[in-house]
This record gives sequence, C-alpha cells and structure tokens, in this order.
Amino acid sequence: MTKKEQEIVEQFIEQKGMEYQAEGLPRIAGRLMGLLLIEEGPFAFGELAERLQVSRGSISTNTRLLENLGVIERVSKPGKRGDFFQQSSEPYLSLLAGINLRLNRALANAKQARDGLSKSRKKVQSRLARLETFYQGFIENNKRLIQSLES
Amino acid sequence: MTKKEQEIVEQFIEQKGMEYQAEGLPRIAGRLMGLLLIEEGPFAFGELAERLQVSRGSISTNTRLLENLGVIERVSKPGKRGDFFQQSSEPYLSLLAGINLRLNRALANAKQARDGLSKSRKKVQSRLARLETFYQGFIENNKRLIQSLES
DNA sequence: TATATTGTTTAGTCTTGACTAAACAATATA
DNA sequence: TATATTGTTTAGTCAAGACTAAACAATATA
Repeated sequence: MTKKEQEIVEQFIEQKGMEYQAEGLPRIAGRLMGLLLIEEGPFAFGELAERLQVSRGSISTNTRLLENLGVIERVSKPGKRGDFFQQSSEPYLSLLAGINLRLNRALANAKQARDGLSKSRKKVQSRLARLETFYQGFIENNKRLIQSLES
Repeated sequence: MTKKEQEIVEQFIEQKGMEYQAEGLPRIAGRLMGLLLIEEGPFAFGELAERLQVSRGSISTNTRLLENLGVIERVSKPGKRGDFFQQSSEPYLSLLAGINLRLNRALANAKQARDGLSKSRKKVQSRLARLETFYQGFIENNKRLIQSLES
C-alpha cells in the first residue's frame, strides 16, 4: 500500500468516526466500521485494538454494539482461537430496519396523541396528521430502498 | 383542556424530548418542538421557559438551534414587545434537506476514498461502491419525499 | 496441573456538552 | 433620564457516557 493510500485509509476511518459521533454513536464504533469497510478483513479482536490504538475493553463494547445493530458479524477461522470481525453481508438492510423501528415508535406516539386530543383542536390535529404523513412517507421510502438493495 | 388531555400533551412533549436526544440533539430542543407541535402557538419567549420549567438561557440556545435547523420560526405580534415562536410552515422539508446535506458529505467521502485506492482492491472497491449506492438511494428517496410533501 | 491467551466486566478517570444563574446589552416605557 | 423588560452571553456546575486499565472468567495449550 502506498503512502498516499495509507493516508486515504486513515482519513476515511476518522471520517466515519465523526459521522457516527454526529449520529450520537461512539466515535470508536464509527472507526471500527470504517476500518472493516476499507480494509480486507476479517480482523482479529486484538488486531482491532492495536490498529485503532484503543483498549480491548472499547473493542469489546463497540463490537457488541455494532453486532446488535447488525452491521458487523463475529466469525471464526479454522485453527484460530480468537474471534474475528467483518462487515455483515447486508449492513445497510440492518441499518434501515433499525431506522424504521425508531420511526414507527415515533409514529405511534403521534397517533396516540392525536387520538387522545379533542377533534375540535383543528390546528393541532392537522399538525399531528402532517407529522404522521411525514413519518409514513419516510418509512415507505426506507422499505422501498430495502427492497431495491435486496434484489 | 381535560386532565386526560393534559397528560397526553405532557407525555408527547417528553417523548419528543427523548426522540431528539436519541438523535444526538438536546432534550430541551425536542421538548420545544413537541410543545410547539401539540399546543396552539405562537408562544412568547418567557412562556416557553415557564411552561417547560427551564432557564431562559436554555430557551435562547435551543430556539436558535431549531431556527437554524429551519423547523421553528421567530415571529412578532403587533403591540407586543417580545419574540414569539411557532413551528415553521414546512418543518419537514428543512429536516429532510439537512439530512441530505449530511448524506451528501458522507457520499463524497466514500467517493474520494474509492477514487484514491487502487482498482485492484476488488473487495474494498465493491464495498465502497455499495456504500455509495446506499447513500444515493437514500438521498433520492428523500428528494422524492420532499417533492411529495411540497405538492 | 500450571501457564498463556482471549474476551468481558468492573471501577474509575476524563471529556463533552447540557443546563442554570447571573451579568450584560439593547430597547421600550414611564 | 431612570426604570423595566427582554433576549443573549458568560461563567460555572453537573451528569452522562466514552474510554482505559486492571481484575476476572473461561478456555486452550504446554
């Protein structure tokens, strides 16, 4: 790997770290995703810690987090003792499913509120209805994207 | 407003607070959005502080934040001195525009990385290409949603 | 069995940023 | 002009959680 390529890889990893942080996730989780994206895997547990210069505890916590999100998976290698990690086969499907889960919760909250409030509050009723329309549209779009990624 | 309705309103406001917090935004910002959604506005600056039981400093900071996001707007009332706030007319368009801004940045990062890395890294090249496809699909969906909300 | 390796958990530190109270600046009103 | 009102800014507190080091448990290997 050329020096220039190394720089690009490092930069990408850090960018992913910042992207994740902006989404309210740990920076290390983003770095992990970046690394698993941009370099040939799978990576051994210890490799990850050394490569990203973070503690093994952080690797343990954040690999678990990403596993739960469904975007990475823990695999084994014949003859090897430790765990290895790689991007899951369909990380974006899991991501979209997670987003839709949260959207559906928010949608349910809006519905519940609209339901419980007097129909005579025209302004509020219509605002809540518009909020629901927004959520529904977003959810539908995600479903469509899921379908197109599946094919 | 009945007691039951009051409860629903309070619950909705708190739910919005938690939703915003999950997105990495201040809880108070979410509470503000919830309040402006579910009760007739516009609200005076001081009213907001009292109603949500938070300091005026927090109102100042978070109304500015939400104004910058384009989801609320500051308005005046004839004969009144202070500022008033209400949901902007098209909060979801602003929201979607903001999301697409971030997605486009992430997309650009992925492209830049793929560009700079050797074409011979087949695995990595294709992973980055898939990432780009995902971002592009998401962005297109949002644009479509924007259009449908505009009409 | 003893030792090494590996991942998780725990205890504690440190940073970030949400939040408040109070000072402040600007403007309105008396 | 003096006083009151209003929103912003500043200084400081506090809490959440990201992160680490080390203890630990489990398993493999010698």
